[in-house]
Amino acid sequence: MISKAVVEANKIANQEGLDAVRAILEAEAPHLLEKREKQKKREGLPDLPNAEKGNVVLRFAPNPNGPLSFGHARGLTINGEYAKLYDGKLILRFDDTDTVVKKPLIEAYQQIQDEAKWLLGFEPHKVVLASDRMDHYHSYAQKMLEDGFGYVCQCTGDEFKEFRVSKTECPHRNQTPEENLELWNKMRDGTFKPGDAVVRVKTDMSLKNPALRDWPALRIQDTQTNPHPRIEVGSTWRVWPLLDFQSAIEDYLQGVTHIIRGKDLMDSTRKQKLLYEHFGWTYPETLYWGRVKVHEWGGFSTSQMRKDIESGKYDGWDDPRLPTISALANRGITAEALRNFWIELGLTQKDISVPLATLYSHNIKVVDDDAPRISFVRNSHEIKLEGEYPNELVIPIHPNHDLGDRIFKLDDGLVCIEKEDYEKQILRLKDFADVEITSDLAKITSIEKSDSRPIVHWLSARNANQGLLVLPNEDSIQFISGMIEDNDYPEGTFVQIERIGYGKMVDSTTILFSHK
RNA sequence: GCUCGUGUGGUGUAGCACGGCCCAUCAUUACGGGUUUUCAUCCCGUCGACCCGGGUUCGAAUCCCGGCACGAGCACCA
Repeated sequence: MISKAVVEANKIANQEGLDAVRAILEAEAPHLLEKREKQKKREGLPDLPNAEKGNVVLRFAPNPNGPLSFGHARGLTINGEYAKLYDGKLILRFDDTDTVVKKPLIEAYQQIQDEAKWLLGFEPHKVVLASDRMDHYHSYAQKMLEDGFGYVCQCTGDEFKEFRVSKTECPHRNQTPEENLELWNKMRDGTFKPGDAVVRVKTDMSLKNPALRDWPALRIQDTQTNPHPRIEVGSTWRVWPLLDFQSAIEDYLQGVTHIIRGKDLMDSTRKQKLLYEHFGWTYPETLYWGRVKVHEWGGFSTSQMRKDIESGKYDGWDDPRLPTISALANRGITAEALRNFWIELGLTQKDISVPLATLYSHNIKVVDDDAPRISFVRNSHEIKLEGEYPNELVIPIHPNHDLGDRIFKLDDGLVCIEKEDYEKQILRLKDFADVEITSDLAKITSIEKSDSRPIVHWLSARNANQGLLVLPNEDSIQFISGMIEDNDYPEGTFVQIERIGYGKMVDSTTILFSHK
């Protein structure tokens, strides 16, 4: 019955188009058309769930143990973009609560703020330093002990691990609030040393997910030998919150409405939700992204980069071989390209691996219209012109946009071309003349383009200087010498190197190669 | 081991909550062509995918079940 009707409907659709079917339906059963139109192609980022325009608070929370890296740019871009989309607020929060394993780098606080502004195109609406907020974390920890949903645990890590695996409660779990408060004071006054005790959140030791069982919220750090690098904090505190606790409390205090983070933090969400239940708070909406690898890059960790910079393997955080924001910016990748790149990847929870070519193509779109053309002759070979030709040439700086002219002086008749082109012998010097080369003489056979011989870039010797093209590779940096066109581009100008690619002027004779 | 998550062309991504104009979108890469006095830009075209196996249904990328693969968490790191 149904199949018959469907077959018939499909037949009508095929013969007369879908509108015919729609018309029939409208006449006979209009309610069937109520069904929502299928979602069409989506532009940009998906809608934020439960988001009210003007009432959205987001945060980006890096550890300032180094400047921002490529991956951080995702967090900044996505959170920042949503803040813009919803007229919301973006908080930049420094999660600087580890003074031992991931010690903050004092310069990073300012650098990260500068980089954030550069990337976002606006300044975060608020900056919060976790290390300034210690009294809040302590008072909530104390409340947790007073209200009996936290306890001071004196198990060693290994001991507790056994309890966690066997789903049994540890002996400290049933201490009274008074006992816990007493132990808490011993943590704070220095009676206990690092490792002697931690504060745990009481969840349930029989929870299916082992990661959630009575998770640790605060621990002791020896801030005498490892003071916090901010002098105003220094050795003031012994008891420091762990990320899950600190972040949970701070999100509550700041009124964060949406958390967008990596999916490696999914269990953090679950832990924090349990804590929020204890406090009677409502947890923010949470979204996740998956892991991103870049084909061309291996694994870089902030701490490893830091070591390699200190040992001299890299010149600094902006060494062009490094996957940091400053290195990318240094190589001429624009903030807009970086943002577009991350927005295109969107918010999927898939673990992906992307080629840098994708980022470069975004960059070209942003940059090509304004990139002056410049000639760089690798493996330069000098030849002498023979025949009739003008004294100088006026060539536009950009072929499609008016960026002014460059002038090639030809009075001495000496020009440089690449060795590789020299060997082709029959050439057209771009914007100039057809030549035939025998030994080191280039005979001009025509000023007008006369055939389809190869067109090559070249320089008049009078307008050329000894130059360097710097090519960062994975591990090394390659220096290609050659002749570079006379120019007065300021340092940092992004140029298109004719027939070679794009790069950035380091000084008037050095170009840092960016990408093809 | 336990727990959680993810599988759409070479690489990303849309579509999946509510099955049907989906023989599957867009971008990128590669290749080919056009414009261009750059191997650039721009334009056009071609190749190319629903993890596997069952099930439900007239109809499954979309729903259900079972595999498989990959990733992450189980830190006194963030």
